[in-house]
Amino acid sequence: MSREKSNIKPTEAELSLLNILWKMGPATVRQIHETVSQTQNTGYTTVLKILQIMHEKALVIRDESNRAHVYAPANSQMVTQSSLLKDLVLKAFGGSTSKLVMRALDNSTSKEEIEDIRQLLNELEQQS
Amino acid sequence: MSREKSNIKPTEAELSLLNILWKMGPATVRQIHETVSQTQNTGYTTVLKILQIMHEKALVIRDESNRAHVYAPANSQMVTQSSLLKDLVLKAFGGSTSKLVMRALDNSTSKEEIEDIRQLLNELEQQS
DNA sequence: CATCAGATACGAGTATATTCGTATTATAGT
DNA sequence: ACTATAATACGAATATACTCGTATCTGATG
Repeated sequence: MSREKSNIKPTEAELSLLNILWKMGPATVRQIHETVSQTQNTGYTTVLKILQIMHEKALVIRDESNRAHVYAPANSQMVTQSSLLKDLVLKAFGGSTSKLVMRALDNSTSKEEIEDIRQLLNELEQQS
Repeated sequence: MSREKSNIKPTEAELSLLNILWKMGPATVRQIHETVSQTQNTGYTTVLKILQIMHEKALVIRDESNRAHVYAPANSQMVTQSSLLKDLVLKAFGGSTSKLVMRALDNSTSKEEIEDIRQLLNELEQQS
């Protein structure tokens, strides 16, 4: 079983571009660069290069039918978030999701957030 | 405010050594390497070098009074876990801890884990 | 005090990530 | 078709992570 799909963990720079794509939807390098430029100081060709590398890694797909290629995430935000979480659970929490969750809640969580989570717990419990 | 304490994110190799130190307590390079060797194939000097770098980064402290230096984590496991979580929340969950928690719970959580977490929620709610 | 085992220090090679300048290619308007 | 514009492709420079071989140092023992 070689690596068919992109189970690859995106790097930090790659993840920041994915975040933009999930928010904007499919976009050209120019559009992505414009958005990036609002918060960072990154050259156009840098963004291009990272997208090309992401394409090699199958982290994004691209439509080459127009001259300006249109990039889109290969995986949903949900899938990627789950994958990153799984990785952190393994490497920093001994494989225990609940330990991670409890540590996350320890820190700083508002009352509304607590209610949201309680709600989710109820739903989860009914399912299983 | 320069970086006094080690708010530095440990790399993957560094984190794996920290995990060993949290479990074993303070240890020499030899002891650490023996433990590492049980699961990985890593040279002695590689472990040594990583520990030296971690010392430069202030991720570990070391007692040099004996010939074989004794290494110990600079930060508790709890603090490090929180720091890693905070980082992931920022980079992959738009700063929302509850989104992270809910995604983590989505995936795979047993009934006992759900109960543990509900318990914690109750305690948190009483505090605030 | 010479030697040897075992420890640290150092430096270099490899790999990956990030950055951007320059070259090349393609398209639209004249 | 020519040219200006704007896109991609490519290659190189820099930074960090990881790995390990070799050199150096230290201290215990004969």
